[in-house]
Amino acid sequence: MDERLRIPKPTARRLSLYLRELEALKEAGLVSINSTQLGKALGFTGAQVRKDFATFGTFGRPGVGYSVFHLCGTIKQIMGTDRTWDVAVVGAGKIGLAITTYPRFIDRGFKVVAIFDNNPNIIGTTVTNHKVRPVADMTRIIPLRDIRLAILAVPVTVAQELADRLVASGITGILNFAPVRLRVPDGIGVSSVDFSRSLEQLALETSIDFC
Amino acid sequence: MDERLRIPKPTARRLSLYLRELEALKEAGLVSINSTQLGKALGFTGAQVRKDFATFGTFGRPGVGYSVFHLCGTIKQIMGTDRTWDVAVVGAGKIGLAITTYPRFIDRGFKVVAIFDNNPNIIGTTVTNHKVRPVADMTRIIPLRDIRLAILAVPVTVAQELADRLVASGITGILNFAPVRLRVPDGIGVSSVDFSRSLEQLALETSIDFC
DNA sequence: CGTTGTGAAATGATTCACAGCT
DNA sequence: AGCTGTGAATCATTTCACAACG
Repeated sequence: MDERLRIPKPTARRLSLYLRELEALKEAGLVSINSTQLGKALGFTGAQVRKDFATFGTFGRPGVGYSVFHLCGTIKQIMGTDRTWDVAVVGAGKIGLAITTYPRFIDRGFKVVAIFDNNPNIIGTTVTNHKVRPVADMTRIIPLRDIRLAILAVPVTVAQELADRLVASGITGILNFAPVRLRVPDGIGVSSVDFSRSLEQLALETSIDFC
Repeated sequence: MDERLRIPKPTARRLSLYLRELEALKEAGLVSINSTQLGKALGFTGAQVRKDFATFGTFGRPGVGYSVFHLCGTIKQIMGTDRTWDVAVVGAGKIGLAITTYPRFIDRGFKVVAIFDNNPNIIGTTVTNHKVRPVADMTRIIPLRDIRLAILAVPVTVAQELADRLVASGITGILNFAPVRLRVPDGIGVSSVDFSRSLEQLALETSIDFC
């Protein structure tokens, strides 16, 4: 369908911000928006917005701006969130549970469909309609349901081992909450959330003048 | 003490990764490390590592490498985590509670010392020794305890308003979990964690070849 | 020797500025 | 008139390559 698409990393990171803003504008009934306005709402310049959009096609109407509806659709399609992704959660500790019940996933195109843990006291309990299953079941369930994305919320010590097993089961993207750099094969995506690192960035900004 | 320090943003982001790795190496008893090894462990080139360290001084010994101990100390000092930062948590929902009890903060230089919420059913309950207080108390407690960092884990609809109140109370850095861009005055740091965005990045990487 | 520290070169991203479309 | 799309210019970051050093 699309030939060969190369999106610079910074542009890729901004895409979800554009989408978030555009969905809000659509909700508010706005039909079209120009690059300057959209940029101002997100803290970018108009030129930045236009360059970003130009990487994946030509949409704007000179003198008018961009169709909010069309842009939403196109960005969702590029990000792959025009469909719903099934997600597996590994680790039913506090973070795993909080994320499993996170209410904003579903209208953004993600649906938690399975939860795994190794703690015998937790296995079998129910979280939002899903029985917590032993991690040993991962290898069976993930290919069976053709799950591609996983959320890894386990202790640092076992994170790499479980990541390996996820990849072996067919997962192509891991959202990692353990403060460790996961080694994964080429073609597998990892996106990490490290609460301590985030706080450290704040401490640094507060300590040094300009970063 | 230091004259005027300018750290490029990408370097700043890598600093906490260096620290994490170096602490592990120190723990393992390693005395010195060279830029190539350290880089390999984190996925950077040796030149990158040396340039990064060069932004804040001259440490390495040609022919030998860097003192793990010295480097840890220096990076911590620059990041401001050679002391412990008191942190306030706003929002005692699932995410707020998970983060309040997150066990890895303390040895990274952060300590949750107060929790606020507005839900009458939650106010007064106890989480890890801390009574959940009404948000109205923020304005009093934060200056009183001289708290600089806050974790904001509240619904999108009230995030901006609470951010304003945090800033007014003297907070200089906010770790934001709400999927919204917070508007804050110059000099106030914001670092955001958006679970949906993180998953979207993975979906995008899985959909497109190279980002 | 092996490894740092650093100018110089290469790459990458952002901003400028304006021709051209509606 | 107003705003897009985009080459050209600027700015930032990374990589190269090597002299200097312990």
